[in-house]
Amino acid sequence: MHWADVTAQALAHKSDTHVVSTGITPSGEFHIGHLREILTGDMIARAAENAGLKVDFVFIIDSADPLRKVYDFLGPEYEQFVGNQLGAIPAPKEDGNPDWDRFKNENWTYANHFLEPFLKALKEIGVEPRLIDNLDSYRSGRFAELSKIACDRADEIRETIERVSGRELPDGWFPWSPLNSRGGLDKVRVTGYEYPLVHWEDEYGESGSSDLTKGEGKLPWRIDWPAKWGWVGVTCEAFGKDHGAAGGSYSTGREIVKILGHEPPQPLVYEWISLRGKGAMSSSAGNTIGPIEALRLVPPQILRLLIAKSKPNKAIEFDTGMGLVTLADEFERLAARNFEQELSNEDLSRRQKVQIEDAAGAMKMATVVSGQNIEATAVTFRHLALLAQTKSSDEAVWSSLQSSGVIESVTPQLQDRLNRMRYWIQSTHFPVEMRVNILTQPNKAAIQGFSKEEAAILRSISHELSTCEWNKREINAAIPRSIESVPVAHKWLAYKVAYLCLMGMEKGPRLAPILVEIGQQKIIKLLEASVELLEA
RNA sequence: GGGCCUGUAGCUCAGUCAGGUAGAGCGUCGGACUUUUAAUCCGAUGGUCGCGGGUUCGAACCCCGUCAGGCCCGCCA
Repeated sequence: MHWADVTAQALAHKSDTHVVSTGITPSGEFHIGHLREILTGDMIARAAENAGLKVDFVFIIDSADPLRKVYDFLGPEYEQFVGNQLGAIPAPKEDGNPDWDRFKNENWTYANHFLEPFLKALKEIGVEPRLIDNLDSYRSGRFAELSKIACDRADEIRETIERVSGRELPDGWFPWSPLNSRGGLDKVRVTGYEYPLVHWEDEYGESGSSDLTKGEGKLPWRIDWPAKWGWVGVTCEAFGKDHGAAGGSYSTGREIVKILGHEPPQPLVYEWISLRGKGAMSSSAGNTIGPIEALRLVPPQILRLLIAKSKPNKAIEFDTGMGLVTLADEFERLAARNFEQELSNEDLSRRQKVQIEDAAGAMKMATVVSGQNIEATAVTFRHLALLAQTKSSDEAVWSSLQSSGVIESVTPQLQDRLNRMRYWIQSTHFPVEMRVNILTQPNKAAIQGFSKEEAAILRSISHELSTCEWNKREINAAIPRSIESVPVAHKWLAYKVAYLCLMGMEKGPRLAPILVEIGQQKIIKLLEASVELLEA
């Protein structure tokens, strides 16, 4: 059974209506790691619906969280906003400094700025959760009731956090962080509490009262999370392994939520996604790839497959090079399979059956629209990468595929894939192994090791190509013709020699169309130089 | 120090919850194919299940210990 179905089954045992929640702080550029948060939730929600449950899938935007520091991508003017809430400060402009105009005129905030492109990417991936803005929720009093309980029972909450996390909270700690005189959540001390007011004093010498029904402050994270479970009614949430550790925020949250009068949600801990060869993703280290960037390279189904096929507790290495080719080709293979037919085979061992079911489950989760059928395009990534590199026009790519009988007509899906492929090829992510590369210097090592026959073939190829008309058909005929005068068993050898001398490898893509693009002169020059090496 | 996760074929991982002859894909190698889609098809190759004990008729799986990697216990989502 697919992991999402396992969780859905656990939910089904509890109730037939559920709220599956996800949450992210919009503190900077979203990256593909955040996609796991959302997609894990989405897949659980989808599986639960498939199991006949009624599901509300929500995405809580943690816009009430403060700006932690002036990140590298921010200008120095952001110093004044450190500690202020992300949904209450202006978005950065190109130069990294605050865009006051948009903030004043449209209330365009820091949180909006980073959230918007992510939501756009989500839509393309087929994820459309109900959005809950956390700052708005505070301001409109959604947290009021539970904040009151937290403040009334501050001692119990304090005891819980200290006992479960094993860390000591400072004197004067209070389960409500009021906004100070400058709108920040730090540099402020709670001096008293009479519902609904929390009295405070800040380091600027000001004092005041924070009304917790109006969002003039927020609950600290370890209480904020369980309070959200409470008022939203969350019954299931997937979260990163950082929250999941003993003493982490889930283990305190599950006790605190009971103090607040609710039950903890069904947890599911997931591992991080890292970029291959670059370690864990971190915005400040600059080693991120955003969901938007990733979508330019691969179709959404393949991105979904990446998450769907890995169990949540497995770390994923996202590889924008050869790994992407492997992943895309795996997708095509899976799309071409008929799982129902495979499962109808009675002789399957339990193990084989599980494997087929998991593959089928992963593909079900990979579709952008739930329940939609994925059709194999019959064109592998490798093949398309090759065509896209050798044909400058899309028309030429399609006619090649049509004449070889791979496709009948050009579907929007194929056009879409070709567009992404062209983007990938001109990006820095495209792997060198895939790049069509004609040698500029003769392949000395290979040529010196040539047998008598191979040497003869090389001479012959050089002759044939310099005299043939420079088009695909003639070149195609010229290469096998080059062995006619040489007594060898297989014409395969002609190709081997050609590939070694022109591309430096034993096998390769169809030569003719590439050679046409490169031009006769250059090729002849290379071959003549190679022949000279033979004489030496 | 305390805790969680991970360790199975060259690579990526299933299989561990319900113990019953070690699995898949990729890769590699061989064969087929008289224009090569780095294609396709067929076949083969491949593992002391991190290590050591214990329980059991039987352990990748349960228990104890141990090694290695990652993470958390710092308001940090």
